[in-house]
Amino acid sequence: MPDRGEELITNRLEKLSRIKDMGIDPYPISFGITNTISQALNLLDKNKDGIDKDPIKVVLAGRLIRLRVMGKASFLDLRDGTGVIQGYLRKDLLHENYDLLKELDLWDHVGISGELIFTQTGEPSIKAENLTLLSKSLRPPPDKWHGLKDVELRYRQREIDLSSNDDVRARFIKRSRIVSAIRSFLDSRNFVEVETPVLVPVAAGAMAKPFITNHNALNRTLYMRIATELYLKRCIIGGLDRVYEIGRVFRNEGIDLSHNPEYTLLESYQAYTDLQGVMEMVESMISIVVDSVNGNTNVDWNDHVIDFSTPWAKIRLQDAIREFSGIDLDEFPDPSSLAGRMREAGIAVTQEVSWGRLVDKIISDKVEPHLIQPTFLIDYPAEMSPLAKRKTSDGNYVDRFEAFIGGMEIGNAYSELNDPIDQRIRFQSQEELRDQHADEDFDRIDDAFLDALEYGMPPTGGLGLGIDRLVMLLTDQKNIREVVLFPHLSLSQEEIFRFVDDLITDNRQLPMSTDEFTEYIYKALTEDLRSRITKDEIQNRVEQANVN
RNA sequence: GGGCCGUUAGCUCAGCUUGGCAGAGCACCGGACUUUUAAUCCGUGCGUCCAGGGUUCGAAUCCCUGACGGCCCA
Repeated sequence: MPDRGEELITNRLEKLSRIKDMGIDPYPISFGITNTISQALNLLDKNKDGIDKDPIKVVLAGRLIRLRVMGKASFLDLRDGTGVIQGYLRKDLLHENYDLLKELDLWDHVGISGELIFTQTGEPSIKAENLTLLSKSLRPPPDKWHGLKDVELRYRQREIDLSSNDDVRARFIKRSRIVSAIRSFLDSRNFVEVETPVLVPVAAGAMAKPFITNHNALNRTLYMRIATELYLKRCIIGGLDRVYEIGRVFRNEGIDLSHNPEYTLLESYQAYTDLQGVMEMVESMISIVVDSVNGNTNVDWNDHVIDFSTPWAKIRLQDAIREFSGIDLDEFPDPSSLAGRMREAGIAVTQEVSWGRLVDKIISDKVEPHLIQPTFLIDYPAEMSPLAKRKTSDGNYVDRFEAFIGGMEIGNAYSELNDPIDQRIRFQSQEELRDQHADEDFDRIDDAFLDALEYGMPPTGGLGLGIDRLVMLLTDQKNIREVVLFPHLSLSQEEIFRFVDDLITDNRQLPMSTDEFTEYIYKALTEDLRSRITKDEIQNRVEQANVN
């Protein structure tokens, strides 16, 4: 017996076949429209008062989202990427073309040619003279009023989410506008947009675990980039004085509300400037971007109003830590004393970790949550910042800021280290830290970069800016998955069952008892899959397969 | 890593406290309808109640384990 979902699809397939019998191509190659729906609505609106003006004839197309069929006159709502318009269809105008109506379903795409009119109730409409099927939809859409609510389905089948939830579609359009505004700002400052390798021999330029892959022809292990920093600096060394890249970076780490394993990072590098210059640029860029996509620089976010107008607050990191945690970093220069002081302050410190990681922990636990309004923390410890130039006043600290908004780290910038000898030392000390703290992530030595640096890099200000998080702030979202079109999720139970069922079907002719066969299937699964299904469940599916 | 919540028809959700034939709306199917707009009216059909195990005469409901997702904490 078919389930309900299959029956709904069958209904649509039967209509498809009747449509073909009528001699109609349900998936025609092309259809010429004269206007978008919003253009049509504007035309009609401008003509509102003109009583004796000529009729406006247009050809429109879109997805059928609502359908009100009556015996001899019907209404439907048509939506394209720009808006929704009502179609008014009369049998006495359409004749046999009207019969197509009963073979249509919600989410079919149709084209309508006709005259733009207001109905008796004042609804802007297109009075159809011709109705054309442009694409038959075979699967039932979600509830036309409530849309798709199930969060998991929304992420796994974003196309349904986009089509049935207007706010979701609007959010991703806004994301695109934000990225465009950033590009246009940087272009106006004479930056050159470049593209550097995603597959890299060394995953350097940040402290993160990389994804590992393999190039067959080169017979070589490659990594997915964790940052674009070192290649962009090589562009600076080569004389591209202002470069940026907006691209995906990949970090093989956990997923939470503000972390997706692949995310979009803007990195920019500008020769002959320093941290101060970058700070000015970031304030200016983000406030201009916010103003251009939002209309002003105040944004509602998570029960706060964030004011992006310049200038932003600037606080020394040590001062911020002292203010929010009561800890004075200068008094605790080594990991064990700092860890002890942190425990007093109620920060859970489990094992022996590096000093830099401890400072990072204080920031994320005690400082970050308070930084709702745009704030630069400046002057970071050198240990946490192997690519930044040391401060002339204190060599233990570097010329670096991190920008925080909405309690999240948004950006990270340095006066870039261009002393090749110091850079080599700083990379080596990262390697030493890695030896001492095996489970932590440190930066890696990139010899090609070090060689490049020895040719001479001008004084440079560099920036990394998390685009996804910026979009979260400007679209009032707390979950990064709401601003990433296709976020990563675990295998669903359905996918696991389907995989196991396929395995059973492929091997069912093997001469074994049910118990042996269950054991065989279990052993054939990867460790990853074994942890998600029990032997009982497998046996059940084996028995079911035997019955059928 | 810990805690809490959710998973029932294609979709949105009741039902679970107190175990006793599996429910509603939308969508679908049949009929009526020439200005409707979440169209309306009449009628029909639709289920692996997330999975596995247990308790029970009997489990969507109670117990245990697990998966996925959400939220909170570390």
